[in-house]
Amino acid sequence: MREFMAITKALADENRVRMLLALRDGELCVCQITELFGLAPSTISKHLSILHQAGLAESRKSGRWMHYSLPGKTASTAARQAIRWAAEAVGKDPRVIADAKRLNEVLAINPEELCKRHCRN
Amino acid sequence: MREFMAITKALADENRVRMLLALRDGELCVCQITELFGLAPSTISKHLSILHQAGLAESRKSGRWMHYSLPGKTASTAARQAIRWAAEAVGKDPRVIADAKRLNEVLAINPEELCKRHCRN
DNA sequence: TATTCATTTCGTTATTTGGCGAAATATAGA
DNA sequence: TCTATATTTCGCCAAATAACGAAATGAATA
Repeated sequence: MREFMAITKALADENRVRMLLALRDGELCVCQITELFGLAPSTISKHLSILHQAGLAESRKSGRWMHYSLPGKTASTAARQAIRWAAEAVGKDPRVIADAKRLNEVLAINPEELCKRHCRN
Repeated sequence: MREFMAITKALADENRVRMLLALRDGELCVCQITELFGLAPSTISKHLSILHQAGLAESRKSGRWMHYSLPGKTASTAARQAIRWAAEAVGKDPRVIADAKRLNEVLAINPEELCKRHCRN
């Protein structure tokens, strides 16, 4: 029950659902997600932490960068089902599609350039 | 997206998840659910309304009683998947099993007797 | 019609949650 | 070691939410 509630609470925020779907095509670092959603880095970090604690995202530290991705084999059954359900239910949502489009632009930017943008603020 | 978020928000409260699962074996009236969970009738009513608005429960009025049940063919794909997922993920949870056990006791009580209990307060 | 009563709606209160910026942490590089 | 910097943690505020009781609603019955 505890795990299930962690997952449903994690999915109960639209920004987190959008972030989860943004991870479908591969791992992203915090600054890329920050650029994509236009929220404060601390806010993004909190959201990703919630997704992570619910088992809906994996994290990988590489130097100063933290990369988040969808969980692989480590994922619990409940988490896998939740991710599949979310992708099926809102994968075609206009906002999610717009996110995917914008993500391509973000991915074209040098990550180091991105990070500087946010740290300047 | 709107429907999906309504469902995830509805599932983000443990009491509502337990109520949803309590409906698995057939419809229940508000006073039966009130007896089962020990919350105020107005609180129960609100929770059931949230489940209903998310498409996770149907309601049927019969005289003064309001019966809630899992949705039948009217259910959307997202709602059906959510209910199946919830049942699979927490169907064996100790608290849910205890609820089911207690529900049997509640079902053995005359519904009119039950309603009187709560309206006396 | 008037009353009873199951349920819902409304108003209030306490708690939780999402957001931000500042400070802390941790890692790469000078 | 010292600095720069990507991320996280912390403290705060505003908005959302769960709970209750009181009042309103609507349907059966006297």
